[in-house]
Amino acid sequence: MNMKTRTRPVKRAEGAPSDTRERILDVAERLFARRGIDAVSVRDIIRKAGANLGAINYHFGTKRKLIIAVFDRRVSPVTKERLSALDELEKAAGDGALPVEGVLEAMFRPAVLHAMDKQRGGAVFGRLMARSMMEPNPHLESFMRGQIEPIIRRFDAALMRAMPNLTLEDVFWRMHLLIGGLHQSLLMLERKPPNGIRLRMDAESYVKRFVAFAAATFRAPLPKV
Amino acid sequence: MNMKTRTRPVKRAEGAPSDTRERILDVAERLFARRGIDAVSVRDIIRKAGANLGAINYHFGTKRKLIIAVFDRRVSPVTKERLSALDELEKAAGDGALPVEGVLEAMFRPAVLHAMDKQRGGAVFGRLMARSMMEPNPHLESFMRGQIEPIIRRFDAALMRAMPNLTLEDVFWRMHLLIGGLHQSLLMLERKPPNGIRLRMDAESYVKRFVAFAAATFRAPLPKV
DNA sequence: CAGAGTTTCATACGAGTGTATGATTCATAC
DNA sequence: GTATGAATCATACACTCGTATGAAACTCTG
Repeated sequence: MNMKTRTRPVKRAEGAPSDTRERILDVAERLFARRGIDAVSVRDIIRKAGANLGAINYHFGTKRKLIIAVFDRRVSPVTKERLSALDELEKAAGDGALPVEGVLEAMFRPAVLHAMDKQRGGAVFGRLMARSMMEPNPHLESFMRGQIEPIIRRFDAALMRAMPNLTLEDVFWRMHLLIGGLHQSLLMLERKPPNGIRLRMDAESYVKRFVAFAAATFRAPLPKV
Repeated sequence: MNMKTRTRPVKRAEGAPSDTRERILDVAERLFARRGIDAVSVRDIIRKAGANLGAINYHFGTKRKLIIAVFDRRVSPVTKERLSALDELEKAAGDGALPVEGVLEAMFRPAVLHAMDKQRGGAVFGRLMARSMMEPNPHLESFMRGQIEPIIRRFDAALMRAMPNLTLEDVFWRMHLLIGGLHQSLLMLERKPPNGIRLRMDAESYVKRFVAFAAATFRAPLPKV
């Protein structure tokens, strides 16, 4: 019943990429992104991963835990990068002013880079992120809340410091607009656009573009509620 | 096999609101919005609607058709209102300039009003819309594409006319950012916000606020790709 | 080589799924 | 009052679902 304590001796040496566990995570991630979590059965996953049904039970215990594992692998690094980028920015600023663009870049650069990096799941991650906020799965939702809430809290504070004329409600609202916009645009990147529109660009340009957009959003004077 | 031709004689008089069919649609909508489409079984629906399993087959034929019916009931009116609002605006403008705010209002006012109108499903519609764009269900996706694409096409054209300095790519990209932001913010309206943030406001204020935000988005000079 | 521990495998179970069917009830029209 | 068609109902079918289990196959340690 307990087991699975990661005391696995050596086996597969160190950075062996093709463990069954890892293959399952990769396949599950791709399928979740494409079809949505509920529409993917554990049997779909193990079939594409060339594994056995028992492998799910053995490596993850239950489907719910597998889901969390899939998301955790991608989201946690982004969360860490965001926080450490903000840490650095605040240290550099000292008691002086905090640059809006800097804060927004700390927020959005990690997500965009991960979403456009083929090595780390690439566009799949974009879809996954976009969906994760909307997914009805209660366990996943609470996991995502746990990830995003500290982020939102710290960045809201930073943005209020950067733009002292905005209220917390202002910042909170605009922040969520931006997050929604980011997800939608990431989602769009891999769909073929209509007409003859060409949107493909490198990650760095995309970051610059989105941050400029985000800054404009924050500087825009909106009617009071 | 064919039947179901809406030649039902009189019965239930005219505007009888409590037809089984309508009750099923209402319940299905609420459950879809709360738990997601795949997580809701037809048995869940008929149980809450106080109907029989056969009613689904009789009124809708299949679950897929029921899903489309649920979405169609809410989305089609919004689509129509958007197009007619733009029609009017263009007629009023004649050969003159097209006001950016006007176009954006034609785009977003119908959605916001429906999403904040308790009579028409209220917040449920907001969640439904937000999810519908992300839902993996292929049939629903193609239905939604059919609804949104003519809209996007016409509004892109109108916005290019309103802002001649923007390219089609510019307009297309910003439009999608706004749609994502709208959905995310509608989704947010019914979650309890953290801290002590109060976001509740009347629909009209929300429209004004969002349109102002959208206009700022379109006026913002972004780095070229 | 022997042995222990990790990992895979085939298979089973019960519950829940969408859909189909044929009988039954009901309201209306003649 | 009876015939007609719409609407509701109980029930059945063939699958698929997540999870569990116990035996087999591995891989390394000593």
